[in-house]
Amino acid sequence: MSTVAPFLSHLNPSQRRAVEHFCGPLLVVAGAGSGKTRALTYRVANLIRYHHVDPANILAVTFTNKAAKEMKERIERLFSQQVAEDEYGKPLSALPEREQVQLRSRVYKTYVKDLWVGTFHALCARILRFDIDKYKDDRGNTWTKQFSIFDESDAQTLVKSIVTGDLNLDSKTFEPRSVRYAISNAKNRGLSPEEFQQDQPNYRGRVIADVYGRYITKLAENNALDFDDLLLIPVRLFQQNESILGYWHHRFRHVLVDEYQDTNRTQYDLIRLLVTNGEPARTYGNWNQRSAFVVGDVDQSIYSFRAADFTILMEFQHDFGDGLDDKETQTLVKLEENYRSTENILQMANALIQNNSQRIDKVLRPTRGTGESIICHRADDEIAEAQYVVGQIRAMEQEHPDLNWRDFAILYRTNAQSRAFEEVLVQWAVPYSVVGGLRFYDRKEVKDILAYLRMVVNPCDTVSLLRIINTPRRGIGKTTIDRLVNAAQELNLPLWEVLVDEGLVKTYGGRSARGLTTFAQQLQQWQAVADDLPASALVQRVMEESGYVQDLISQGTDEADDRRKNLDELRNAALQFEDENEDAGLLTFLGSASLASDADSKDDLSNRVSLMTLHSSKGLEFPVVFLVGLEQGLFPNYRSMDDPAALEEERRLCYVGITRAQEQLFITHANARRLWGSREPAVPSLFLNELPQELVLGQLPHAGRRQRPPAPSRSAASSATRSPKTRPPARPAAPPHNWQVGEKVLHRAFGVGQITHVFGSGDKQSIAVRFPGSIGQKVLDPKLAPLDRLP
DNA sequence: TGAGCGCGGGTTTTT
DNA sequence: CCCGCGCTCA
Repeated sequence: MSTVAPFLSHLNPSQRRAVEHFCGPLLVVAGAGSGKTRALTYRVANLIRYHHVDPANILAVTFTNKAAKEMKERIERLFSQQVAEDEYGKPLSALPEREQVQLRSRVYKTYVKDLWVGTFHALCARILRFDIDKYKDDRGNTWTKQFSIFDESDAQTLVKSIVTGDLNLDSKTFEPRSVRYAISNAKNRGLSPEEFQQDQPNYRGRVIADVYGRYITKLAENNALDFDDLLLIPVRLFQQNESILGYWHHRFRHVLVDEYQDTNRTQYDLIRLLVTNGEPARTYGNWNQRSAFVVGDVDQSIYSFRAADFTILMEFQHDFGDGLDDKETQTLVKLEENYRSTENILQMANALIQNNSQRIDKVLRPTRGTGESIICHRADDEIAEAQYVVGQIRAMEQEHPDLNWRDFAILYRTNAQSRAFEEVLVQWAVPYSVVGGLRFYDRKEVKDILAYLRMVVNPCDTVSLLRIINTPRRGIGKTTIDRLVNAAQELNLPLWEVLVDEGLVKTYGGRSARGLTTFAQQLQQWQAVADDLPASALVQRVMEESGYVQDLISQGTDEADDRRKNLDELRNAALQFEDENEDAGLLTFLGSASLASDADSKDDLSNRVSLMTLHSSKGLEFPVVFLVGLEQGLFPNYRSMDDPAALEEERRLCYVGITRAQEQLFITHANARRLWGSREPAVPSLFLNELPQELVLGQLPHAGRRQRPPAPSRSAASSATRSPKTRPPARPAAPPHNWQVGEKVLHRAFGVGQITHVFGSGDKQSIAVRFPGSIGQKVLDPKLAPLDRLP
């Protein structure tokens, strides 16, 4: 037991350094396909097995629920093999079936069950189920453990009710989506409504600040949290309550974070608080029996739109680490050997990413053969592109007996692009599955039933109540609902309290009073039994007793039939959840439903071609990858083209796509593309110019280098009035300047800002500048950005 | 109170 | 081109 665990022998020296790391901070810079998941998994196993760390003292943060599940499974497998060898002297597979099952279940209980592995959101939700009742925000709002988690559409519904209902404003000028986005941004920057308002010079900004304040109050009235709160509230709670922080700090002695390049400030704050018990990171020295182990790759940072900030990773060495340079440091390991892709694919990836200025110096070193050339294909339009891709897939599948449908992936920039591919795949009867798009839990019928369940757990959840009060129809119309809502407002009660008060219902309910009372009684019955029934049983009862299923049956359409099947799926999901989780109450089931993504529910077992966005493809690999739609304005997306930092993110996205491929990579683009019905000419992506021709079979296009994309134009009129835009005259070469942190600069678009970071040097230099208000931090290339120095 | 129709807007990526 | 919302009419 105290010998080095044999599984360490499968590792290369760098991986081994990472895996054997015990106490203190460590940054693992892990290139694509370098075995970082393996390093994480093995390290957890090594901590438990070799260093005798209690699994309950380990916290591992993953980027998706699926990754969390996989990590737990891998750890279980690893231990099962070990234990089989230790106790029986033979591999697990050599044991009788029954003993295998017993052994695995024992391993699960001993080593895996008490580990905390999950996404930031899932872990925070779990912490809050313990401690949220001890939290009070600065306006005195409180929540209970039964809180609902509002997804993006719930949050927008709330925003909309504030804009159109409370403030009586036009929901077109104040689109719920963009208002919600602004609020989310403010939250992610840690601004209260008051602080946010100070930054807002104009009417619109002040209105948004007003909505923001009301939004917080309404969330609290609903006993609900949005995705941002899930992260923010633990941070604030830890800051205001030493003993709670102390508990979790003590509990999680070993903190591991995957995809560290995609953490945002709040997530960083959370990690720092947990690791240092609130002390500053730089001076923290008490690493006895404690570690912070983060893994990431700046080149794969693709979530800045969600406030992710890869400078957090770049600062790790100064922050937690010893800050020494790469040769001497003890707090940095680089994994550069790539085990996934052929050399040609890696060379292509390396060549592309070298065009970025903000990086940690790193290459992908091949360990496999040269492989096939990359194939570049130009199609006439998006239909021809799809036909080409599907044709290739069919041909390859026929020719190579070892290639299955599941070995192919089609990766695109935007979800909308899937359509053409789906049509052609259907035409040729090729099985496929689209990852992303509409989540299972976002289907109307599923959301409806979940709303019932949320009301059972958390009766203050008025957003859910309003969703189901007349679904299925029970004769409760808009006027009635308005009267009830007004009554609730005047009495300063949750809507639910009005509904269960028979006197009030008689006063305000009018002709619908009867329906209302029955509805309220039904909910109360479920509430009474909720604690004694498993989630699946409650799903079943609600589906039937609410009349929802009956309503679908009486509709008798194919669509209603589909919906009914989806509800059966929902019950199955609850059953499966009960199987997989110890504490599978209704509360935790609802939590997992709110935080599930579409990718989580996909089974890898089915043999299908995968279609997904580049974002969804992160962390996956496929023998054959089709990277499609490489056109200016589409990829890189037109919204990124004016901002050098955003363009670099698009390039990283392309890099992620390329590095998904193991054996063969296809890159396609079209001459023209249908956009909302009209056919628009397309220009090849500038990324195509950055790829080395010698690796490519077929001619890389040369156009596009200096062209702006055709801006997506809604009408002929707008495209006619669009001035033939020429590029701004090249700026005269500015004298080289040694930028300093703290310097003030004037940007033509963003105004005055202050430099917060300087990256790289000489030609490859870039700077991070913080601008006031909603602009926030921008990373700029001083050679390109319209910048002037200010004294 | 509910059904049907017409208009207008949307496509960047997601926990 | 497709979907959702809001308006109008029965």
